[in-house]
Amino acid sequence: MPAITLPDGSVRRFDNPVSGAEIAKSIGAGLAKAALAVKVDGEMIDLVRMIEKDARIEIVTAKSADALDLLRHDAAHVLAEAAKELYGDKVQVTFGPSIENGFYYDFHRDEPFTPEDLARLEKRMHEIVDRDEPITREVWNRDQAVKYFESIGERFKAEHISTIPADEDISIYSQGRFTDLCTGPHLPSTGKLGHAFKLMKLAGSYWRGDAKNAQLQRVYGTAWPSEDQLKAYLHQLDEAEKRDHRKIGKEMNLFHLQEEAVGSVFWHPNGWTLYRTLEHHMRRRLEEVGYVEVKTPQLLDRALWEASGHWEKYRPNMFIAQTEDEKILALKPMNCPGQVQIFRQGLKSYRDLPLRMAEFGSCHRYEPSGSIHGIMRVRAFTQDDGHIFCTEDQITEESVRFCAFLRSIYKDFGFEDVAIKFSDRPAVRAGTDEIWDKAEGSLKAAIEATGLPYTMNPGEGAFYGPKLEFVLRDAIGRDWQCGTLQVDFVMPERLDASYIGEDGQKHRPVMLHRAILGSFERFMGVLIEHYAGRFPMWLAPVQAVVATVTQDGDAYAAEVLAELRKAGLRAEIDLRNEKINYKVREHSLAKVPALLVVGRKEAEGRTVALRRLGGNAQEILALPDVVHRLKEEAVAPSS
RNA sequence: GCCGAAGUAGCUCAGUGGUAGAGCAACUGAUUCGUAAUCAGUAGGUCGGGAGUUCGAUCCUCCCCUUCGGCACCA
Repeated sequence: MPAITLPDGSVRRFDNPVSGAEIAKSIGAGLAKAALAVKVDGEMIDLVRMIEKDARIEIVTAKSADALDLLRHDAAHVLAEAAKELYGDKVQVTFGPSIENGFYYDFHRDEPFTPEDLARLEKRMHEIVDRDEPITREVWNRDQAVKYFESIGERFKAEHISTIPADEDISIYSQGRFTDLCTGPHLPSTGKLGHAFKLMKLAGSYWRGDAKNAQLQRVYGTAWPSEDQLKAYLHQLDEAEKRDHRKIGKEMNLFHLQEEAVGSVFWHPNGWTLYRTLEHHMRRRLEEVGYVEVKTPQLLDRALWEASGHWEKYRPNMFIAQTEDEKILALKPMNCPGQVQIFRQGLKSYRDLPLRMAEFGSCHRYEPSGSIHGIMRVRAFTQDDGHIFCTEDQITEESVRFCAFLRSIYKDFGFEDVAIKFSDRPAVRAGTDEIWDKAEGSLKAAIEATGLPYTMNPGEGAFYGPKLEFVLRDAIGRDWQCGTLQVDFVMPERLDASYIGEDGQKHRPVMLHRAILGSFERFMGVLIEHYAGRFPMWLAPVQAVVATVTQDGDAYAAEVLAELRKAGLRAEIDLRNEKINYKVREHSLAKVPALLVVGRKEAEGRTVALRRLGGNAQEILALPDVVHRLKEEAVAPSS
């Protein structure tokens, strides 16, 4: 005799176990029709499943936030059904979950899917939705299920059943002629999916996400409750594509990449100006919070990497240089062993701690070819690296200070929304369990002390210590992992770093590895996409262009340029024999924040017609006022 | 690294088993013009690299390189 509590707090009593569908019907015919699933004490289940005990329930409709997952998961199933109908035994199904913005399905098939297959699959999916096939659920006996899936040649499904915990039901869903192992829940029928979906692309993947396993073919799709939402999403994709840093990098002449230096960036004057501005800003901010800057060697003897543990774990990903004397050197993939060498020079006292050592460290890593992406993932990059050598007692305070500093830097670029992930010990690691207990414990205490929310990211720590990962959200809602803070008891031990304590004895310092931007290359890519190339004045490679209407203005324009440059602004002049329309268009496309138009009128009145990027209004200002205003705006943010 | 797709002028792209085309950019000339493309002319390519099939390959086949979309990896 379940008592069902509805979201408004009212309670309905039923004489017998009752299904979500029945409850919805008892509330109203409209709701019964709109119902997609039911949430029972927070867990979403199928409408037809019986609720036997007292529960707090919620009917899920297309309007519910949870409906999206349901919809997309069903879209994946409809895709699988379509694939089985079209290709029969030639294709085997595996998994097809709902993901952010859509879904995918991993198939095994000897022949590759083609773009034409994608069109055929999508067409068949629409037909399946129109058929409005009921989706039913059964619980099967485990052995029977294995036999069934083996008999129809679905060996991945059969294999999967053996990994399902013994106390879990083997639930089987059917729609039309398609029967599948799945935990559910699902919509009541395929018609409820609607037609607001689209297959997007083909890709490769691996069975169970492991590169050692069979290669699968993944079909990606997107699905939404309404056509309008689908359209809006596709539009958003277009917008994101326009921001692609590779495209903007080319358009704005910031950098280029070429075959002879795969994974290394050729910075052009504009891009390098931006880079230096960023570096200068970081250097200034680091000084404010008490860092000293160092520079460590590019090439270091193999022995040092063996001592640090990198050689054992990362040898295949390091660039090696060999010389006539047969010494083997490695291009540094990290800066920490080098910085420890600086720490080790001379005796350090507890009075020297915490020692905050920063380095814009150029590193090389032989990244897998398939992972390289624009300037975001490269083989030669510069970290805004730093290591804080401190005592165990100082870990918390230094971590809290670092988190505040990091957030303040992100704010300089308009990133206010920062998520934090806590990554603990990985399976393969250096150091004893006691050391890891201590390291994780102190990092946890530190993050708790900041009061900032964080989520756990189990097993993803560095081999020498646990870490916090800082993920920022850009202007169009995309997440980028950039900063990191790692607690390391291992490296000081391995590389024999020590200080003299108050007691006159030698002690091991703790190292906090930390980065804010991550790498300059990647962060510049993020900035380009975040700002869509329309950098704020303080970052813009060219801050202002003086453009003349006719030659009458040339002499005065030169004066304006000189004033701007005297004020420290990065300004250019455009005296070409072109129409002002042409110049406006060109400098707008080049995303120059300020365009100063001067013609006869301005020359006579010693004024400037200021046009800001993104607007089409002009403002006539006296020359000193324009210079003053732009100069103010070009000041880098400070804490 | 794995699966799939692509590579043609500086850029964006079209095209064909008979040694290539457009627009923009560049260059030359004309135009001196008031806020997102003035007009005309000229020049520009070993069609990613190598091998093969063919009388003949940019096109067909194979190998390699690079890029793109994912996967895997990311100290």
